[in-house]
Amino acid sequence: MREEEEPTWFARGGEDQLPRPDELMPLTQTLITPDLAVAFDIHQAHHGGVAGGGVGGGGGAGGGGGGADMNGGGGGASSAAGSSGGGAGGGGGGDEPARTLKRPRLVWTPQLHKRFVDAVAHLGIKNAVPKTIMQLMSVDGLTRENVASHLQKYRLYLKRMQGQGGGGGGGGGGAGGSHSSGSGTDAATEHLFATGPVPFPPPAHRAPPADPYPPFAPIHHHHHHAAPQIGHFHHHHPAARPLGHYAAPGYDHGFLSRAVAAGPPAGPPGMHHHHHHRVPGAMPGIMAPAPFADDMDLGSRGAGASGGRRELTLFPTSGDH
DNA sequence: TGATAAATAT
DNA sequence: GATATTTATC
Repeated sequence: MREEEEPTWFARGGEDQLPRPDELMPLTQTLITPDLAVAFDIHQAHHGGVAGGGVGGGGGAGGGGGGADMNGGGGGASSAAGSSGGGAGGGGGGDEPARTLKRPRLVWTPQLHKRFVDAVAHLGIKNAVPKTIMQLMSVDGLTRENVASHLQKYRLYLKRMQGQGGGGGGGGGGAGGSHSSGSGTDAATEHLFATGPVPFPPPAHRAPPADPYPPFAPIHHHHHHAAPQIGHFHHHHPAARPLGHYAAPGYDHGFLSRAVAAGPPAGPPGMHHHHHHRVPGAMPGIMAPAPFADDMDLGSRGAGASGGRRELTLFPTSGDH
């Protein structure tokens, strides 16, 4: 297939020397290093099969009391391709390190989506702007454009759901949370908080409910544990698609990694915007790095559940209008 | 080949 | 920042 790519991730006149130390601080590991990606066998070629079915999520964080459900079944060995051979890590085997390679597309995995949704929920529709969301998510590797793009899709989904009248009804259970973001309760906010559990992948077994999976989790900010999250790789194989893509235990190269030990509520590390103060009063002042308790795994999904061809999506756009 | 999702451009 | 369009991947 064609692998055209842009050799330059960012234009840089002078190659050496980093522009700003503090700016790079949060970017300890940025995106998956292309070398790793290659090593992991990131391909879109249709594979015949990853036989092993179970990729479990391993990392279960101790869920702490709450009722956080984890789908982990236990075990799991991740590992998939072992092709990396020795070289992958450091230099990628080669001379030209990461300069000539291209960036992988951002894959919004349910986990990421949950984070996104959670961030929006906590911010409130008012402050739910790409920039703020991005900051609140604290996901390195994520850029404003990514969030903006996803945000639009998310809004579309919400809008669609409004028109349909689904929303809270349905199977879900009602999660009622009332968060007032400063002034007034926007209709959108209502829908936001009124939705059900969390974005969950379509289970293999029967799915009678009219509403697949509402994208909202009533989760409030739990105490954030200092443990960094594991990065999720994107391997989309026809055989085992929705399985969690996890990196090797020893590696946390995923772009979901950010343990902010000392997170200045007023200013995340490395952030230096000029002096745009947010709306006084409207801004809750919550700029906590990672107040989320995102720990969930994707459920296994039998490809041939119903024989029907149903694409797996974060939010169901097809089928119900 | 088609559909969906993400990136990019306006 | 939001919306529309294009591109890439599934």
